[in-house]
Amino acid sequence: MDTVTIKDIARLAGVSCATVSRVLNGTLTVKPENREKILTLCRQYGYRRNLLARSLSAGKTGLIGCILSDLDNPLFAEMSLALEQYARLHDYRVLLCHGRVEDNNIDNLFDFLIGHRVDGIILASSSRQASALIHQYIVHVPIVLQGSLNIFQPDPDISSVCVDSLTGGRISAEYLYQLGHRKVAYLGARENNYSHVFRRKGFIDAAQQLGMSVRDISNSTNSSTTQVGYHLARRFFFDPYQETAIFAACDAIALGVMSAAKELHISIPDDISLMGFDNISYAGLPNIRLSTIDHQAKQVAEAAMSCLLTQIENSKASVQTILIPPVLVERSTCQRC
Amino acid sequence: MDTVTIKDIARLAGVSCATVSRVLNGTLTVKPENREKILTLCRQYGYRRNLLARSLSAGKTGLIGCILSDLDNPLFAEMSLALEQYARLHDYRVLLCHGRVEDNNIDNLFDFLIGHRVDGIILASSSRQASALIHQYIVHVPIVLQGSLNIFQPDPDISSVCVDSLTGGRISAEYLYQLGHRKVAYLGARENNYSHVFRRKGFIDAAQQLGMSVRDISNSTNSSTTQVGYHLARRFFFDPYQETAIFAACDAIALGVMSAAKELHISIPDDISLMGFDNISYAGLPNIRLSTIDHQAKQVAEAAMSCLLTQIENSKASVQTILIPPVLVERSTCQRC
DNA sequence: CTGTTAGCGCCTTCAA
DNA sequence: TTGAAGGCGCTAACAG
Repeated sequence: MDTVTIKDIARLAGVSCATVSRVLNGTLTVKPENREKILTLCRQYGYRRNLLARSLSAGKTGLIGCILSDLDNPLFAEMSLALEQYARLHDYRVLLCHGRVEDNNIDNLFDFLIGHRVDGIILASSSRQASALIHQYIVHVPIVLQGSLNIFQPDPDISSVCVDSLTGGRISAEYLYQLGHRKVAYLGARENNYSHVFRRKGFIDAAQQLGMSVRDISNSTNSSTTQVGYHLARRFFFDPYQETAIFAACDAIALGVMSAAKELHISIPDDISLMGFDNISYAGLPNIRLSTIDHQAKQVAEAAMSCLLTQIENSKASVQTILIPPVLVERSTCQRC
Repeated sequence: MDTVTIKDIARLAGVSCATVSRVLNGTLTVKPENREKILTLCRQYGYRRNLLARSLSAGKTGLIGCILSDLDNPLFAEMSLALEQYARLHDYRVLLCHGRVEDNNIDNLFDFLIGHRVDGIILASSSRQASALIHQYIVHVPIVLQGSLNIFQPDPDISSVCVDSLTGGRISAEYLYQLGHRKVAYLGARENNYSHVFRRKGFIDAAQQLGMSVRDISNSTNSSTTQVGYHLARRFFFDPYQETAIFAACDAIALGVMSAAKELHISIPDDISLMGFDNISYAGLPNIRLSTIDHQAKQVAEAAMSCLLTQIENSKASVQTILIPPVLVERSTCQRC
């Protein structure tokens, strides 16, 4: 492919590269006549700056690497959109990457991003391993965690932004209590996932305070898919149970619960109520109408990006831990009992 | 942030940059002793190659730009995953970008990608404007369209990969015919979208051949969301209708139809049957169970990427037009009538 | 097996 | 207002 460089344009215009560079960068000290000539030439020859060379020389790329674990989860799709839009507003571009902290090739991804000299990285994860990973790379590039750290043992070196899981759990407990539920189950927490763990803690603490009993059914796999929810729920429904409501660790899990219930002719909410967490777009679909807790994905993403950008632009900006309050979404899967 | 370069390593190891470069690139002609020393030093100092410099010097980046219009559509999420995995298998990395052909800042995106010297671009779109856009940029970088061109007036310069919409439409018509439907509606085609238009054509041609009547309800907005489907369906249901089945231009539209039907107490499939197109993950959800035509997203994505990579590696590779056969997915929204 | 040199395309002093 | 020169970090060709 033809590749016209700044040198070509300079030659064509009868000036030096420096002058071309000046008009490209909007430096005003160029004779208008030359400026026009150069601009025309650029258009005419389809010249476009080599951003690699530019970044190399400038020492910055204007690129933010965003690592998301599951683009097929609508929650992450929503987040990626918000991250991108916010970044563009501030003249950064986003490099969207699939990748989960537990992958054994996650190092490749960081190497790629750092190798490309991204100006910063957003890591969307609530895995327990996230903080170790961040420590490993934060000496090379600013990183903000979009997800939960261990809030009871805060890490003084890592900035993070997350929905407030503790509060979310409490809201859910209070809502179910108020509907008359006294025996409930928390289904699907992965021990490795701080968000799950804190949602559960918030839920259980509040429940016990209100005098509700909570049965804890955790998820020993390493993913939170509808499939997993389905299997956990089947096992739950298989034995006799007295719980009148289930709080699922996330909406995907809740969808699996619905699936299992339907198969076993258990009606939701007539036979048992169900709450999710996240408010993914699936949840609002006709015939689903899952009651849930909104993750505030857009706000979380914007806060995370904003936090990262200040770190980039002011390297001694202080470490922050931001919690965004979640919001109850009442739909049709919870009933008075 | 500390940035250790090849020069630092060279100095530390007491060799020249060339030697360091050699071990980094696996050139074997380096004294094992030096190789070890260098490798250790690299690890020790957390050295990582500057990929900008490398690409600049090499004249290639190993990057593929992928432009998708809707990452929140599960279909595109699926495609993006497949694109990425296939590319990685062949030692390329993917730059995932949101962007639709109709956006007035789509040029920015191409400029960004070309400026970063991606080795190729996949444009996922079926818009009528796509081919003009591609013509504008294909002089700078190989581009493959993942989506439909005007198949009746093939463009000799553009390679494209797409699910076979004509066949998909026909399959749908035959399926509905075989279930006894004789009056059907095609709902939601956007005139600007070749996929929609050809799905419709395949559907209508086959239907007429079978002696079915088809009512065409097109979508005059510029997006195919559940919202839009909802509104189109409300209008459809508002007046008396004799159709016993609806074929929606895509699953998202179909979901909107379900939503409207539910609201109006019209039962699907008891009162009217419904078919979608795409088989997005929503479609298989419990309580949705939409009958549809599978888009073969993974195959399409892999074929598109494969086609692009051959163009990149062999600049005189011939232009290709690949059609992937779609597959009927029977679920619960179509009934014998 | 290794060092020197030149160059990838751009930007930024420094002089003029 | 402009040009020359040097450098960003890496690779490749050519000597040795």
